[in-house]
Amino acid sequence: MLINAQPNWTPRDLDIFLVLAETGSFRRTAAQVHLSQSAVSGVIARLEEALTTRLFDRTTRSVHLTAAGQVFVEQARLLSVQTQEALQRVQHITQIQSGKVSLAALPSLAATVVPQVMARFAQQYPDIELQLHDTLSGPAFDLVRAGTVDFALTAANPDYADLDYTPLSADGFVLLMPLGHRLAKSQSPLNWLQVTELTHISMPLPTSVRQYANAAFMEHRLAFKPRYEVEHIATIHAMVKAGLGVAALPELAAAFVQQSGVATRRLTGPDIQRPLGVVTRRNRSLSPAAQEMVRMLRQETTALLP
Amino acid sequence: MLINAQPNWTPRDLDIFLVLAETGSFRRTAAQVHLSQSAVSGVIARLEEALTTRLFDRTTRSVHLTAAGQVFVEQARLLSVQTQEALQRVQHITQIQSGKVSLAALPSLAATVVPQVMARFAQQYPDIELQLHDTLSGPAFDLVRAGTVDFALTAANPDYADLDYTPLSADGFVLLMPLGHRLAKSQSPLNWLQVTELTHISMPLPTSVRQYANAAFMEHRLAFKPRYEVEHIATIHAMVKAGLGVAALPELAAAFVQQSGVATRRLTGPDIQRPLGVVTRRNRSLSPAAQEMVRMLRQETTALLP
DNA sequence: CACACTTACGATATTCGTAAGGATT
DNA sequence: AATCCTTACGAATATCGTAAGTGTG
Repeated sequence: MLINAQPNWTPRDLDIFLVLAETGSFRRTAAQVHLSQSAVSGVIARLEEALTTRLFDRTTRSVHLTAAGQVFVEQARLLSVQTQEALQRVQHITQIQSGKVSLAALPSLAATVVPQVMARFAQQYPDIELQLHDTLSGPAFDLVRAGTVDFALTAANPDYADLDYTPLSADGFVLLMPLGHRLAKSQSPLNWLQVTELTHISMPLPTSVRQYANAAFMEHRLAFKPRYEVEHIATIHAMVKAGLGVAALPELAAAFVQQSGVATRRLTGPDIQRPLGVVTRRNRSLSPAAQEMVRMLRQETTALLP
Repeated sequence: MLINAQPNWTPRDLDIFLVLAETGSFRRTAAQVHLSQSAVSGVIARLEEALTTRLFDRTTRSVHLTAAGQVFVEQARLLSVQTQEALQRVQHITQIQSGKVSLAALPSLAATVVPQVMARFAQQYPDIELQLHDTLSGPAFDLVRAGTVDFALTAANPDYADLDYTPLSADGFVLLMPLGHRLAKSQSPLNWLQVTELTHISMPLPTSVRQYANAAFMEHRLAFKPRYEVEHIATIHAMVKAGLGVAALPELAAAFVQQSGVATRRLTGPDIQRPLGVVTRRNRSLSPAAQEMVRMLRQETTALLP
């Protein structure tokens, strides 16, 4: 492909050349680069061979650049700088000081924990670009496959051959109620059977929130038929607060709204647990920045749970 | 001085890395760069060691760049281009396609042969910068010592320990006369004795033209006392043409004015020869461009002489 | 089980340092 | 004679290719 015959010098050789150009002495150069005099002589000889030109006029008394040598000094300086730059850029990436993290997350997470974590991440690593895709599981997997996102935050192991799943945590469900609600008087866990007759607000059928709520009702051979169906957690919160009904939500999603004007109680019997995990491309490493983001997500989601 | 530890990869290693990044296959890369598969594996392993980072995620089935690898691809491309650029620049210099030639020349030459040669040189090597210093011998040597000029064109071997002298040619003297002059009727050589009583126009005492004319008169125990003393050959020409007198000039200097309105005859007895040579710094190579300029000067000065 | 990369290992080539040689001041 | 670079040569190191090992699909 590249017909260009590349030379076989190393950046170190160029450095030695530059030192010699400055000192004008093989002996001093040798001392400076911790080599024998003859080794320096050899390095220069090989450079001159590669360029098929003398780089220095040398007698025992003096070492001076030739015209070609002067040109090569400029070039070697550029190459030396460029080499250091290359090393730095790679270091930067591995030390999470530059780069980009993009992830997909379920609506219930994208509206709650994820922004929280992203804010913390952005504060700690201000030069990392962040991207969040708010999608359901299905499209999220495609984004991972296509490499559009580094990883996806999902509720279930997709178990595809080309994707890896790493569990992060799991959260149970809570019931969100208006402050004055009759069930809001106690703090103890509720049984799902106690809430089947209430007016429910939930999310659309394809969402995991709705799927897991359905499953809980199914345990009691009941169908879950929410009165209201809205797409955003924030809307649910507002509606509950306004007294339009109650909502069965995963603990993590609820944690970010429960502080204002609503009450929550744990739901058990059955103790539905929504698993939370990270989906990545199989056999592909996450960038260090993405790894750090996953670490933060694990930390945050487990910290908020009992 | 440079505390920077430079890596020990070669431009060739970077090329192999780039090929692997493109092909995504060690096997195909090996074929393309004419190496064994294991050698390619080794090259990449060494690069990764130098960067202390994995550059590729590899299974037996796939080879993909990591985030660090993607960054390094950009850097390696820049380095590859920069390396080729360095090679080219040095080639350019050695092939006289770029660079600069600066020289010092005696007034009598700087006004005659030298511009002629410079014009020819400039036509053949349009990208070479040219500089001409019009000075007497003394200052010319200093310009050579200081490296301000590549070489000086002088009339005598300075015989300094730090300067080299290379003879180019030598030119005899001719008498320049108005066309109707009584001595202009013949073409045969004149004897210096035949011109001692004429009205002479010459150059100032420190010039080589004047020194050599003085020497010729001295051979006959006579003092050379020109009636007019001017600094420029062109002025001498104009004055001779106007009939104000005659001028004893070196053949080369005369050659560039004799075509219009004046006659010339060779001067012998004694046959004064002004040597012409190139003065350079001892133990310093001339740039290829300067060498070429010297070659042209030798060619031109010898071609014009018998 | 077929294919692709990694690792092991012996052969070759390169690089290094010591020491002798040659040139300049 | 002293100083500095080059060359010679043996030792250490690095690189390459063959071939066996390992993991993936």
